[in-house]
Amino acid sequence: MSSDNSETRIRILKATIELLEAPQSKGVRMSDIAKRAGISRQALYLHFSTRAELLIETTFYSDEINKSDERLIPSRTAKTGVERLEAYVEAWANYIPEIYGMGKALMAMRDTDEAAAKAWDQRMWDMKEGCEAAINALARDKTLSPLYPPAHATDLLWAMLSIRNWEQMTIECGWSQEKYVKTIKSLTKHTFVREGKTE
Amino acid sequence: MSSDNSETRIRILKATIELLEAPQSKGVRMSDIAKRAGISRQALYLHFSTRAELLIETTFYSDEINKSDERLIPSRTAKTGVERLEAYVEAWANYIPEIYGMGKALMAMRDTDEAAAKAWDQRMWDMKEGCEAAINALARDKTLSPLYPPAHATDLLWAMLSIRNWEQMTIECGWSQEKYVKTIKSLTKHTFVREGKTE
DNA sequence: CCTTTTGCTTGACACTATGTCAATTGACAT
DNA sequence: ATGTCAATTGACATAGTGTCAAGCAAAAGG
Repeated sequence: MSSDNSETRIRILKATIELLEAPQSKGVRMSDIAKRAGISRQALYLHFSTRAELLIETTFYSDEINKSDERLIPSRTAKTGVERLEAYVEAWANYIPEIYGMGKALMAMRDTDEAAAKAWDQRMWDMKEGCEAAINALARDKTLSPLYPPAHATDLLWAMLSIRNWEQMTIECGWSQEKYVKTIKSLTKHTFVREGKTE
Repeated sequence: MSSDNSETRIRILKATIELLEAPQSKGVRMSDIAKRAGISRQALYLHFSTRAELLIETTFYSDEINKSDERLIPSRTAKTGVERLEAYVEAWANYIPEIYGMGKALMAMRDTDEAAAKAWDQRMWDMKEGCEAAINALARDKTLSPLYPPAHATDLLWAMLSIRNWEQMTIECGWSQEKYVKTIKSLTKHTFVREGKTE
């Protein structure tokens, strides 16, 4: 399965990432990936049984390369709830650009491929747990805004941090990544941290 | 063009809306639409040259039925900036469920169909003008939060009101439409209206 | 009443992309 | 030499969009 680390398999995964990360990446086809990996289209199926599986495995491989778990350490070790929220938002915000291409490809398959949809949902669900932990840390410190109960705040934070919002602000509105990070940090702080407790 | 109001054309448009609005609507095909309209698949092409064109025309037809312009009157006639923002957010929030199906179908074609993407972008751009007007009304009244310059606030409001956020909160998080409206109204007010000027 | 036009039907086909299969090749190991 | 493994090639199935030509039936118009 995903423990098969043959030469070619890695080459395919790398080729997939490169194509998905290309800015103009519209509908990456199996034949495109094969060409880039330097093998025949059919040979892809010797390693991945469907396009969806290939994309899913690619997300795992990308996590491995990016050491994505390490990014969350500052958030988990934060002392106060406010620090935790800030660290989490920053870590996630800077992670998005690296998984955006794959996310888009997987989301585009939602309608046609159940497995792809599930795989992506799973990741987003994991991310939501991070949101929940940050909100709970605020609640524990009694610094959570009284406007929203924790579960509600979690949903809202999750939505604010969605990849699609990142896409809209950076790609459609032309914001720089810095501007995005700065704004989303400010917005989440002002929305979820009780007034007067911001610092 | 869109002024051809033949019997069959209308039947096709209605069939398309019905299929797109169905909750389980996964990838509506030309043959599905034809069947529902009671004509042959090929006959669709006598009225609409491509699937993208059909979907685009369907959005126009849907606007006509929903009298979507009228929805914005309360927002345009609001006296204060705060009222205008509130009226606009409410009008748009309640409009989303009616165009969600078509939006999803058009967005799914982004990668493969340039025309579909453009048509949808145009609508979203129009909607952004409403955001801009609301923010400008706040700025004029000096009730805009000093945290964001107007252009910046416009982008942010636009993102907050995006259909994808609505989708995430209602469909994925299970919020009721009421809860969504209430929350988004509260969020936008607290974000964009200068503190102390909320009422 | 006959002819033309209009709107639709039917069947066939091109194209693109995914996925499958069988036969084959070339390298490397025993 | 023989077998095994990874990949190749060409052919084919399937799904969906879009095109084309031939035909048909009913309305329109002389």
